[in-house]
Amino acid sequence: MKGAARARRRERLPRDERMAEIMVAARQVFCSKGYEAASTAEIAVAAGVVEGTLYRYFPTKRDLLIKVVEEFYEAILSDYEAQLKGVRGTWNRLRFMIWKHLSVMHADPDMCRLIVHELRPWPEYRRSRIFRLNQRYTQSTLAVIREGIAGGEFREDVPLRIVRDMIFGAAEHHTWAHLRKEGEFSPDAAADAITNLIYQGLERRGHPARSSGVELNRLERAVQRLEGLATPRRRKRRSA
Amino acid sequence: MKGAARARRRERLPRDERMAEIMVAARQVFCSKGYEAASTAEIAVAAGVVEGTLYRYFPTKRDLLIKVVEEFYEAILSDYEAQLKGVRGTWNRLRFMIWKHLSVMHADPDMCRLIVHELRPWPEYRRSRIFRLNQRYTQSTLAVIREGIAGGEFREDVPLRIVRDMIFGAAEHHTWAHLRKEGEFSPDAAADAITNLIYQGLERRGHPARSSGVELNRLERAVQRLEGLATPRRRKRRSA
DNA sequence: GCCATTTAATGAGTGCAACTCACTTAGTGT
DNA sequence: ACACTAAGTGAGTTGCACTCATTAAATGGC
Repeated sequence: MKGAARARRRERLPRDERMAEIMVAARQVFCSKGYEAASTAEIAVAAGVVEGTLYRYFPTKRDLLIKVVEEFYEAILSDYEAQLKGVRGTWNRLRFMIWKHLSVMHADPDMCRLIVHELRPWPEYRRSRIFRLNQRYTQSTLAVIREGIAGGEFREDVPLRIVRDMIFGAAEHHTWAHLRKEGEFSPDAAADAITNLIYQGLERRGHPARSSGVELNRLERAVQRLEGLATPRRRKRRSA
Repeated sequence: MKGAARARRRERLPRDERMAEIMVAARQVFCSKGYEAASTAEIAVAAGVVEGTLYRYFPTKRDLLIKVVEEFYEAILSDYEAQLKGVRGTWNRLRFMIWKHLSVMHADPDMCRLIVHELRPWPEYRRSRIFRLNQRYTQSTLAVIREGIAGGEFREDVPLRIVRDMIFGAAEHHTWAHLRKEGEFSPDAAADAITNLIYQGLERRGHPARSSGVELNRLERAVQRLEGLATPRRRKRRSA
């Protein structure tokens, strides 16, 4: 009894390392085939272990996906709040958040598809860490709107929940085709359009002086011209 | 050999009738348990047939769901366009469409959940009838926006696709908890809020004179930011 | 009314994929 | 060297979507 059958490596790793290896393999397979089409057998092979081993670390295939997504999500959000602190002004802050959100979806459509189309509809979603992380995330959007209200830029009767739903709903619908690899979109252009629509939608109307006019028009055009010039590629921060 | 085992009814129906009966039963089961948890065995029992019979009418379980949803969707949309014709004015027409959409989700959360959370993420969705029905549906929303532009109520540079994504995205996010039976919402209140936000967001701004300080301020800042980004470095791409 | 033909309906399979568990053996501390 | 711990195994089991050879209810020609 030997030959090919006996060729298995059988090297043993500490719990954390093996777990990490499985998660890397699982992410790979989930991303390339989607949740349903990814079989535990395939993930096991990719991880260099046998199927039963997966179940020593993750109670179910679903839990495995959840863990993989949690890891991804935490990495995304880790520096998010810090970055937001560096942006001033309601419009800019709003725009940054929307842009950031769209950019993640643009950069990692596979993982985002897993979150949005596979994991989120599950019943256990609301009990998962991802749900809570996401709440914190959308909360900061509302905080920006509240600042806008407090500062007098926005109306006082803004329906906060609806605004949040609009921003994230718009982002989701807009990126939908891209997540399925059936289309493209520009995070920059979309962020501008969404931000402007929301901003104008919330703006306090007929204040002291009436809005707009020649001056505004001129600036709006300048913005548009510059927006076109600013290549999406370049994101370097200008040193003070 | 007889008794209970021989008690089967075995009555034969014409194709259409049997198909209809199966679809009624399937809808019932799908709605109450969700797609995954609904087993073909259970649907068969509910329809008063044996499992194999299902497969004489529907090639797969997925196809069965698709047919069930198509039937529902067509019923919903059948009189929709006619009703819309009876509403006058951009704001009213917009409001009617959003309200109608939300009302359907409110009235039939189970079916809507099947569409939004289960069926739509599937790869075959874009080839299904539902996709095309949905397109026609969202098209009519855009038509209303275009009327608004043509009539001078809305700005000319409205990003149509984004507006559509915002309306339907907002509706979807807003109804999300309700579809999962984890929350409630008011179609009327939500329709008002969304319509107003969109309407104000698209509105053509004051022709009159002076600009508001806030708006100017925002634009001035945007211009400054963009001036920084648009460095002289980049010229148009050289044609090959 | 009787048989031939058609086809609705059956139900005992098949195959595949998630998940289990009694066992094996690589590492470790003494 | 030796016992002990726990990582890893792989041959199951289970459950479900789906198949197919067979049965028999309706239909129609004579």
